[in-house]
Amino acid sequence: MAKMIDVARKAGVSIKTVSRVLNNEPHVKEALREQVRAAAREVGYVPSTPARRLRSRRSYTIHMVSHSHRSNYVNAIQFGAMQTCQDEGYQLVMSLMDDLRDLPLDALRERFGKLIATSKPDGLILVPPLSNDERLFDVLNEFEVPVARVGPNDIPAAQIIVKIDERQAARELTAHLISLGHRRIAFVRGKEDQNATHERHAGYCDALRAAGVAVDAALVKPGDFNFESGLTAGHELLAMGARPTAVFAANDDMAAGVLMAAHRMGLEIPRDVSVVGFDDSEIAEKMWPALTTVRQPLLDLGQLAARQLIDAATRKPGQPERPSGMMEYSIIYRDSTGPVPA
Amino acid sequence: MAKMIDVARKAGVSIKTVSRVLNNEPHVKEALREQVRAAAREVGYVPSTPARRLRSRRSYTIHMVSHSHRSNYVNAIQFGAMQTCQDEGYQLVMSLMDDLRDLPLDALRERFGKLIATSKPDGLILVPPLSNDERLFDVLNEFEVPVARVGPNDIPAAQIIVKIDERQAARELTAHLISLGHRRIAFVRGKEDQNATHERHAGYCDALRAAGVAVDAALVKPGDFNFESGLTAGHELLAMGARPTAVFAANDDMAAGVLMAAHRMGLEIPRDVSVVGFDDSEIAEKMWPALTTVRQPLLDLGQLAARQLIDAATRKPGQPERPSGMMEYSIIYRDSTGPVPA
DNA sequence: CCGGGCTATGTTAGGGGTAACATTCGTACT
DNA sequence: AGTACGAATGTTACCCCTAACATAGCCCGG
Repeated sequence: MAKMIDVARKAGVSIKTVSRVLNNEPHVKEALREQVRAAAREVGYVPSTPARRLRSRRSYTIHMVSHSHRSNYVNAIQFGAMQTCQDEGYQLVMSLMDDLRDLPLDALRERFGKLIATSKPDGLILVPPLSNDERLFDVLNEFEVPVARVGPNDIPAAQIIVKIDERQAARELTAHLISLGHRRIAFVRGKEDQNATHERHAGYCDALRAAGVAVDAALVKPGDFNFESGLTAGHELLAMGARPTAVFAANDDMAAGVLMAAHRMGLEIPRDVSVVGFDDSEIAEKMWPALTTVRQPLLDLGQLAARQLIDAATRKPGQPERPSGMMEYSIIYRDSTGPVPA
Repeated sequence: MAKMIDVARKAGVSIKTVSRVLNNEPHVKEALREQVRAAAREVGYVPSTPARRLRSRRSYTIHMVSHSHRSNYVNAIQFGAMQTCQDEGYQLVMSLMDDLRDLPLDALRERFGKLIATSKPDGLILVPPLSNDERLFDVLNEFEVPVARVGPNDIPAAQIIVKIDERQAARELTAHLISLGHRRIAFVRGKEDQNATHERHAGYCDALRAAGVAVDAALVKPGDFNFESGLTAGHELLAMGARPTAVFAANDDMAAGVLMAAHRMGLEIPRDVSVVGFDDSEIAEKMWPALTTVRQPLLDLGQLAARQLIDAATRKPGQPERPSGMMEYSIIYRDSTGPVPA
């Protein structure tokens, strides 16, 4: 395995000149540069990542920390981040962190401390539900690691946040139902500790109020973003005396549950009841009927998160920070929504 | 940031003793061990990954190489691998490799060469479709990297393969349909370059033959493992004059397509036609009706792949290699299958 | 023609571990 | 008692690269 000294000898220069050329540093004449590059090619030189990591005190690594609960949402973000990392010569390392809610503060500090001290990541990508854990904010600030948070987020002055305007999207989706004539619109909430739940619910309320419809607490059911909770909420809602004519589930998995409940009760969709979800996850178009939902540009969110972190790690003191990213969403109209039944 | 020398001084021992204790090497008395561990705790010592990587010439990383097409299948394997890596103090690094089919051999060699030379992974996990690319076998052999392949696989003498007996599973699932009285059973194939397609189809044929049913080529449709191809195949099959009474799609996504086609044509499932899939992916239980399918222990496959690689990297010359893993599958009976229509 | 400020290149000292080799110590055997 | 040997501990030489500092050459003004 060729090393720098071999390249240096081959090119007849010092080892530092090789370093300068390979890292695109200034102060080397172009002719010499080319000579060094040729020598490197000739001896088949590949820089040793561990050595440069050790010396430069950077890891060329972005860590994405996720909950072990698998979701299409997180998976898509991951792929976006992978693309950017690959392009920039960074590695994307995946880490698991579970049960953080129940952990005392110093245990939390220790777990992240260990992660950060061992791996020295150049950046951390946090996805929901981790990304909106306020306690994490203080803990991570201590470690001086650039952090990118994906998803809706109340954390004050967090360094980097990439998200869409979920409240606005929920408002628009609800307005769509209203425009179809629906007035009794139910809502299935997600996990209470995730901002997404509150943002989406707030958008739902906004739209109702704007249309002069009172928010009926009986039509709002709890949920936890999983299929089963959608199934339960669906059964409850659709068995009500004055049944809602439309159901807005705070994500697609729960919407699938509502659909399942409707099918089991012999209701036809969208003839008897309309259903919408949120996320446009993989399953949305595979359901029967295909689901009207909000598409989040998840790949782009992941890409942007990684890009921002790499920027932050690379930025010279002079350069200013890029503004955080608010991305565009779109509403995908499919077959699960229709006019209100007569 | 405390280093070994600090721990050594604190404990009043040499730096090498610290190393021995921390790496669980022999030749240190228990009392001293505890003393060193206490010192390490006290000064807040965390080993520097880059340094140990440099010196030990191991990276403590496993790279999982995947196609950029997202699937629940790959995602689940990844999570399994993450768990094992986390437990063993390894990092799981995700890499993308696309369009390998079309790449000439030396370009292939160069891409992997660069990946391996820069990152020196202790192991490589390959998932379908990469895991059954025969060209990759020779290329990777040159680099002397332990490779674990997940999924069905014809590669001769590959070091590590973890999979289930897909042929046997497909046979069993088909036999289930036969036991329900079905005789006109259709099959939707997957991508032709993946072994899974051939294994699953072979199992389907086995079961039919065992029951004395001739394999009818008209009932076998091409597909590519994606939803759309299932939709197309479903439409074609269910529009046939002598319509099949059951459809076996080579994976769940295509089964979802078949279900969608059936719904659109006004057929009721399983009353008019039974449908089965393969993989028990996330969506299987969320479809209407919930899908009968083969559950692959994907988390376990991922865990085992990582475990085998770590074993291989850690193994002293004496120890023998663990046998490759053939894991247990199970058939999940849900609501998409029923007795043959009268 | 000398000193000062450039740029282009070189030299050296680690960065924090681990493997190989060296040493000391305790014990058992002759 | 002397020796041999294995276990417990220590010393040192790298692993390969980059930051910091050092030097050499050049141009320019005074």
